[in-house]
Amino acid sequence: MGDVFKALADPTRRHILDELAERDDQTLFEICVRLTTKYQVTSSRQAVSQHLELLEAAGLVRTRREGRYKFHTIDTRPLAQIAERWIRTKSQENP
Amino acid sequence: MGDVFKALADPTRRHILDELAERDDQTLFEICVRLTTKYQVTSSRQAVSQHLELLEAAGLVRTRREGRYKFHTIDTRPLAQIAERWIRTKSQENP
DNA sequence: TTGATAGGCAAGCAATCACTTGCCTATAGT
DNA sequence: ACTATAGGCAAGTGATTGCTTGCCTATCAA
Repeated sequence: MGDVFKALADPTRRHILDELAERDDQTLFEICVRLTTKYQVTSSRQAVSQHLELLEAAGLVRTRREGRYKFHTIDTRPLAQIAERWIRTKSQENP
Repeated sequence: MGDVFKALADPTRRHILDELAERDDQTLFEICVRLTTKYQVTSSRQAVSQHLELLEAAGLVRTRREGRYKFHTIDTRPLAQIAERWIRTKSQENP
C-alpha cells in the first residue's frame, strides 16, 4: 500500500495520471506526446515507460496488450481509501 | 501541493500521522516513545524531528509552542482533496 | 547558578530514485 | 525477406533522501 504513496510522490507520474484520467487506453507513445505538448514534460520514452511500470505495480494503472500496442488505463480504486486513512481515524475517536 | 504527496511517501511519516491521528498535541519525545513502543519504529529523535519539519512544511502538521515544549497536531485538510483529484476528473468526463 | 530537559542547526554518509544510454524482441506493413 | 514501429531489458550516472553525529540554544527545577 505504501507503493501508492510513493507512486504519487513524483510530479511526472501525477501528470501521467492526469492524462490517463482525461483519456483512457493510451499507448506509451501517445502518453509521451501528450505529456510534452500539454504538460511540458520533457521525459524520454524510457523514463515514461519506467513511470508506467511503477504506477502499474502500485495498482494505479492497468494495461492491456493488443498486437504490438499496449494500452494503459487509470485505476482509481487505490486512491479511494487514501485520504480517508487518517480522517476516518479521527472521526472514530470523536463520534 | 506536491509536498503533501512526498510527505506521505515515507512509512515513518505515515506512522507519525497515524499516531497524531490517535492523540493530538504530542511533543517530539512523546512521539518518539510511541513510535518505538507501538509501531516498532527505531528512528532517532533527530530523524523524527526532521520528519515533523517536513510534515509541517506540507501542511499536514501544525505546531504550538508552550515554554520548552512544542506540541504537534495533525491537520487533515490537505488530505481531503488528494484522492478526489483524479476521481473527480473522470466523473466530469462521464457525467 | 548549576544541571537537566526539550528542542534546533548543520555537515556528512549511504541508500534510493529518476533518468539516460545502448541494445534487444516482437508485431505490422511492404 | 526486409524495414519500420512499439515496446522491453539492464547497466550506469547524478541528484535526492533519510539518517547519523556533534554541537548549540532555551526553558525549568534544585
